[in-house]
Amino acid sequence: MRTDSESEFALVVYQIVSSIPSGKVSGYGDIAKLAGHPKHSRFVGRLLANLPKDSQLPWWRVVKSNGDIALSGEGRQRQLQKLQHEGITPLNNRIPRRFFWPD
DNA sequence: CTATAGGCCGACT
DNA sequence: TAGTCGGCCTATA
Repeated sequence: MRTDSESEFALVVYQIVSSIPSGKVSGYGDIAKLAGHPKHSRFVGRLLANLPKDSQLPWWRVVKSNGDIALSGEGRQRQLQKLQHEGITPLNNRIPRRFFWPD
């Protein structure tokens, strides 16, 4: 893994995240795994955290593997709103398994 | 169901 | 060089 923020891994992650269908979510670990680096879930989170505000990447479709929203405060609210806008209804602040992608 | 424990790894001090 | 800290995960109790 390069330290370069423009590493291939990052690019692959971006591509995978952008391929999450509307109305579905995925986990950080799942993304990392699909990108070929199963142990880099945290790095995935970091990538998304550093996204520019004007990014088109659907960062809100990425949640924890247990369905929790990783963010807190304002970011959390923004994410929840985005998700609900796509028809995803959290149950007790949790995204049910059936919304996960890939299944 | 919640609670710990341990692992993981890049970035930043 | 060595800690510390994350938009984390899994296994176990």
